[in-house]
Amino acid sequence: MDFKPLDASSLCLDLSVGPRSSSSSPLRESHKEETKSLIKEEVGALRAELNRVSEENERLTEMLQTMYANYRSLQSKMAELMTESSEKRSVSPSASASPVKKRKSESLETNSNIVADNPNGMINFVRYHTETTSSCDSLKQFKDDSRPKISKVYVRTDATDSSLIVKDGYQWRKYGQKVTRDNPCPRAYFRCAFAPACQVKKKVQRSAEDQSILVATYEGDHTHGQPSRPEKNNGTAAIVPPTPTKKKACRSDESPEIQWRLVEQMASSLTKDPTFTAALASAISDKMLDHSPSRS
DNA sequence: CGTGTTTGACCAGCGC
DNA sequence: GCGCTGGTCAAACACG
Repeated sequence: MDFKPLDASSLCLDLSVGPRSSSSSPLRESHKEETKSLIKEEVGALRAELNRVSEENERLTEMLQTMYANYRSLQSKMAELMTESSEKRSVSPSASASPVKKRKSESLETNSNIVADNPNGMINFVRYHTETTSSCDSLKQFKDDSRPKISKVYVRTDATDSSLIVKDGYQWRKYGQKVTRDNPCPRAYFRCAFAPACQVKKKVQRSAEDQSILVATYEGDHTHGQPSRPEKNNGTAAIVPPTPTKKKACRSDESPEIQWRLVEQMASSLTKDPTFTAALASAISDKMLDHSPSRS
């Protein structure tokens, strides 16, 4: 994304005020001069403010670019680690599948998606590792491919909505619900209903910390294609399907163009958001009023 | 009547 | 072995 700083010099203001009359009395002339100087002052203040905002804009742009650079370097490091771990696995057969007890598998979740639906219905998601207490731990996670792949999806929904429905384009059949010890909200259990042979399971539970967030945990691979695209946010939820990706937890393979496009999408979603633009406009006008000469 | 959901019962893993 | 807990089953129920 290219945050072009605003150019104050490009700002054109029509300084003409009031009706243009050819008649001019000494009194009127002095009043005119007074108004002109007032407006000049105001324009000066506005230009100064605009310059300040432009500088801030530049600073923020730089910050964003630095952040993006850091993000990219972290991504490449992660990719390196993943390659190393897969190489190690291929060397040492001892790391191969060993039956893991059912409950232990839960604490070894591999990757997750954060999904946040914004008011525009745009879906933003970030893939990350949940249980990355140490790099060793995360490496261990990738070593064991015997377990069904597990991914987590966080979906922001209406906190008052008690349904545990996560619309991800797949058909699910609910087969159980349970209240768990660590969370007062019940956990719902779903199986993929699209194909009888498909063994994918999904658990959906509200987050204990923030009940407006639904946590959907997917287990296993779909043995069929996606029957329909995920629905846009209609007030309940919108998610990205798990599309389990072995050893591809980072998206370093994506081109910078795609990365920029994502950032652009986020920015455009912000600017399209009436709440955001209204808040921005009011903040700017407040600033301007603060700097402008007192008006009665 | 068929299909999907609800919910109490049951089973198995785990820690003590 | 026992109790706790998460996961699953299946009968009952609701709905179109």
